[in-house]
Amino acid sequence: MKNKPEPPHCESCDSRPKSVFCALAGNEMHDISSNKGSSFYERGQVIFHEGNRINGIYCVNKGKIKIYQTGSEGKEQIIRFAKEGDIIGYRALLSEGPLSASAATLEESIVCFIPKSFVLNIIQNNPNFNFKLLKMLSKELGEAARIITDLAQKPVRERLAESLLLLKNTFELDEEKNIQVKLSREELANIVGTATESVIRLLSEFKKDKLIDIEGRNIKLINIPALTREANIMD
Amino acid sequence: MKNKPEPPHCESCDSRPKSVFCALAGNEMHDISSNKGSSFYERGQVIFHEGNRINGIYCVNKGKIKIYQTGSEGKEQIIRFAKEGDIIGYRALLSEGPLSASAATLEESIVCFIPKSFVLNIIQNNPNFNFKLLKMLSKELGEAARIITDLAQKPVRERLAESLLLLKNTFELDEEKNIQVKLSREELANIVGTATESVIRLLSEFKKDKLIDIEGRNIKLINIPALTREANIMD
DNA sequence: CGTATGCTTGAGACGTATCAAGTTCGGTGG
DNA sequence: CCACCGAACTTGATACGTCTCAAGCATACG
Repeated sequence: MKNKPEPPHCESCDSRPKSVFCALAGNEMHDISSNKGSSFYERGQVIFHEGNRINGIYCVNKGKIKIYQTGSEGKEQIIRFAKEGDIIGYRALLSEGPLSASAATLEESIVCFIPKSFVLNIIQNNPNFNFKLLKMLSKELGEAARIITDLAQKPVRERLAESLLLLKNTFELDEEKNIQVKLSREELANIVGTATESVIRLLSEFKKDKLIDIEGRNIKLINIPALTREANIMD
Repeated sequence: MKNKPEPPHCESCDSRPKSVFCALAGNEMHDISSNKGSSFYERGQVIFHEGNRINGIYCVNKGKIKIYQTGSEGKEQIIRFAKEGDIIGYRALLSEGPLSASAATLEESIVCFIPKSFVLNIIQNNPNFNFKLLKMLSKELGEAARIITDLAQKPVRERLAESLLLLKNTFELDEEKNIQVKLSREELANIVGTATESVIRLLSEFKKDKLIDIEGRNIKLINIPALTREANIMD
């Protein structure tokens, strides 16, 4: 974690319009912009660690991040992802407890840190921001519930298909239908909740069935309707 | 769902001090009290159903409730519980989408309904209430993350032990250490995320090992430290 | 060029689901 | 109050999915 000489300004941040901070007033934004910190991370670096306490929230200026918990046997479970414009670490700040998850970068990233007092100040004075936060938490809670049901009831094959579609929705596809994030087989397994070997076997089955194409960590979704069927998603 | 002749008043509601509504001002509370509805439910009745839209939130005056989703094969997955003082249905209200889960009573219950406009009004005008909501959602989100990791990584045996402890924390034990909620074996299975038969087999193992005692739907936790060990809970 | 790390494949073991058949329990009506 | 019926519960046998372990292979890196 090296501090960049020039932290990005919130005023000119490309991510801001997409984030909860779009609700900020000019002076509020300026306030944050001049009081935040900013750090550069390489791929695989840990931003914060489960169990620790933090005094603020992080805002992703650039890059892709995984949020994960460590299970009792030391195995990593990826809970969700964050990308440009997303904030992370707010759960611990709001509940005033220790961090319930860790965060690490999936690629080179720039992440800003906003001290607690500024966040709380905005929460108390800007109902609009406040409401945006509530909405965001609600949305995540709904997603978490769906994940719980899937983990409890779906076989690994369906969960893997569903995870690929989740990655597509989160990180988009490029012109050639490649998922715009590079994950190791182990990381994929840690989303799906299975063993690395199972991911490998099922990925090559999907490839054989012409649902996807694989080149190293590059995954191309060539038949999304069929993949959706494979995922057994309800409506 | 029959409407009771005398809806309980918020002012004298036993549950209020325990709920998010403890943050309400006198006039706000009176406002809600005179505009809410109230219904009586017998055991097993559905309060609201996944996919529907509701225009308000429910507040549990008395009773015990399960919140559950239906998986793609029609199997029920219990996500969480609600009891006296808890509110339910707020996720859908805040995210302005359809309900992501259903709610049904586990015993005779009285549930109040507060129309959307009143809730939103308080959210916008009472920062204290607002912050309480944020805290509540954050707490739930943390719990959901833990459940996700457990479902993905722990064997059924550990999950069942953990679920029993969760029920203890949610509904308390009576003087004889009985869990204060009566669930069918199938409902237990739908918390743990397993088959009914597996729950039955494991419960009798726990009984044989003197961790619990069972009499029908009554479960007595006689050795909580050992049960905690069985659950393989980290710290 | 060698070494470490991630990836792949196969064989086997294990946990859990499923199916089938009883048994008990709880409620209803005679 | 008892007999009956259906639902919930229990137990056993079996099948299947997935994990684990082990070994070989590809790839990246110093």
